[in-house]
Amino acid sequence: MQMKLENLNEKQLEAVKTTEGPVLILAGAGSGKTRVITQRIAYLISRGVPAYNILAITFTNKAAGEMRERVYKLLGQEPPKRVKYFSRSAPNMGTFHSICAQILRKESKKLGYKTNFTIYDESDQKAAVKKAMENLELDTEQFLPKNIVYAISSAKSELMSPEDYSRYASSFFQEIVEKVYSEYERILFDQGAMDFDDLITKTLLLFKKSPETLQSYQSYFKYILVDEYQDTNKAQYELIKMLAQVHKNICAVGDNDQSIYGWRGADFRNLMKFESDFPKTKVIMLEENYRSTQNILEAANKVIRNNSLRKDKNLWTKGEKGDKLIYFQARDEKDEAEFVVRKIRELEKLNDDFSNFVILYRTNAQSRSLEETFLKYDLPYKIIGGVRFYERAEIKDIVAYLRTIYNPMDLVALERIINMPARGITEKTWRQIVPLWQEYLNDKNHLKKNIDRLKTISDKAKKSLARFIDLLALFQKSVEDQKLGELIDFVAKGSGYKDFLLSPKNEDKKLENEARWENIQELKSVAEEFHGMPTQDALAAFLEEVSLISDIDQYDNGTKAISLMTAHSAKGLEFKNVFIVGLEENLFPHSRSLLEPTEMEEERRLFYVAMTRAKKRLFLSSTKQRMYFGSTQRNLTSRFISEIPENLLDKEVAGALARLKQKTSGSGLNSKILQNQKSAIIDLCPGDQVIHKTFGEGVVIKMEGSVAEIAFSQFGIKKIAVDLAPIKKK
DNA sequence: GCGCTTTGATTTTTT
DNA sequence: ATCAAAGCGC
Repeated sequence: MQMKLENLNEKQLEAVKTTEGPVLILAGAGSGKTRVITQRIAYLISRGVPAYNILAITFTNKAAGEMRERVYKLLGQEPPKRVKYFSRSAPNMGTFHSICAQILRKESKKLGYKTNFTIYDESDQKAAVKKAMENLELDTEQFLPKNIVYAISSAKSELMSPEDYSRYASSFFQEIVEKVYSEYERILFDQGAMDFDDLITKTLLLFKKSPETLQSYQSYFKYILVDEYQDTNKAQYELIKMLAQVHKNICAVGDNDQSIYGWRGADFRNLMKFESDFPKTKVIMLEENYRSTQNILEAANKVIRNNSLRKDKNLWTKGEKGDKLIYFQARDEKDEAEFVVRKIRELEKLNDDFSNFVILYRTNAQSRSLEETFLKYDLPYKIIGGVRFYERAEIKDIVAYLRTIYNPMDLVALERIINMPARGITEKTWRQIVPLWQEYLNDKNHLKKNIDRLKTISDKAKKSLARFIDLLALFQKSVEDQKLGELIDFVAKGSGYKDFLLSPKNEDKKLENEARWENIQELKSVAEEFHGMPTQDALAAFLEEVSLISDIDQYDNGTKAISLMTAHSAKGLEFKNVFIVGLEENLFPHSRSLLEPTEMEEERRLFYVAMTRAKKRLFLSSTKQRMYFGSTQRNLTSRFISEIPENLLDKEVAGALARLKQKTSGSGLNSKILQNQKSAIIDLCPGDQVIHKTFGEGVVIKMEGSVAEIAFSQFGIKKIAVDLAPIKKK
């Protein structure tokens, strides 16, 4: 097989060609990392390594898909179609979770799982935790299931079993977690379910329990590559160490400045530890940046240098200096959105079509004002993330039906659908049949008889239950002779869900329900992509994809629209023009990070990631006040702005002049134009930072006529007559 | 027992 | 401001 190694600098070429032994590639932002990884894989194949001996782990499924396409393009071949499990013809590419799910799909019997296991997402986990707490008679109000889910997940990613946890637990809350954790584990096992963390930890457990299994995968995955290594957690790290132990052909690629998933257990020190874990590691630094202009790069370098927990490196580019970064301070989030629109229109007129723009924000909630403004000016946009498709109630309902068909022990799914649409099975009834449900696997008729004998259930409910059991059996039977898409139709109709949505009794909800039905059709069309395999396999693969997919995976850069997404979602992407909005203290950096230096550094890395997405132009903005939770919040400008050298930044302050005109023409309510001693015009708004001769620094909270309420850092809140007081704007 | 209204929480980021 | 879970009347 032939391939050409194209456009590689010396370091990159070395990274591609060093195929044997441990390699650590420290790849700065925009250093051509993807090019290196794909060429490396293609190079291996071209040198005769069978594709299936290669395991490449990426951060998203989307990245894996793209990688696959690029590798085959380099090899001059068509990428293989959707492949079932580990195929002989293609390199294995996927996220940790999807790779592990595939291993477990084949091997879970060795761990004692009775049935096809189901993957629990966060809301399923919450339901299971709630159930565990009820079993233990713990108050779900005092200890929120959400927090316990988080604690359990952290424990799992640190490879702490319930027993380990009991040794570690010291606080009252942790003692509660300890109890819930073991009960939760029992519930999940009984229900044939695994949560996200289990996918990794159970694979590890499998390898520990069964050395032959480990051995077979070790010899299968002869060449291992892990992208975004700085975002691996302890469990993932152990897994990799185990798999690579024999051949030691392990290539880790990462950048500790881009570690932004510490909150979910990622530990960028794994990157630093690599060299000691794998002796004789070849370290290759990629520091030449091919993405951004000098100005953008320099600004980003200066910002990230404020972090103490890092290994210094020097990203550089041969590229042009480029425009200065632009910073705009807006009045509020509407004004901020208008600024974004204004800039996009200017640039769009020149040459850049809409796909060259991305707006990055810290929290999904910030997308709303942007969305409204884009609608107002009729600009095409797409929001990545936010309310996810697979989290919509109707989708979860239909998926819950499929899950129950696939694994009838999945009680979280069963509970969701047993009375949806309403069929007269109440909470009380449900509680009583749960202990009997196990019999479903052995003998459905026995289950029915036992239910029939229960005295505490009404005849109506009994009949309803019997009908439901028959319905489920009918669905299961149809897996044998229907395609997955047809099955979804059959389920929607047979369960009464379709009628429930489309029956005309809900006249005012008609449109909403029709949209829901459309979503189900959309789900069906996704399912149809799996028609190449037997329905039982298709069902498994489909459910797996549904539970592991993220929204960025669906991001399609083909359509010409402005992208809106969180800074987290933007990792790995690049755009000609990048806007980072909401650069305010409490928002970006987020309020929850203010007290913890390590978290503050993670915020800074996140900002660094956001900045380095930009190829040509970078726009930064903040607001003086914004609506948050229905009330007005006033924040200081983000510290990150002040970390950018002045000479790289063009400041566009929200037109004091424009406001001056507005306010003097009679409409000024919250603002006062005045003259201070130096007879400079100051225009004070809530959010402005001021300096008072006596009280020092402060922030304007409220304006009433010429009286300002100012919060001083040293002296608390004072009311000040602004036209008399010795005060000036900072 | 069902479906609607009210309440209460909720928002950092996601596999 | 918005959305999901709990309460209340039919």
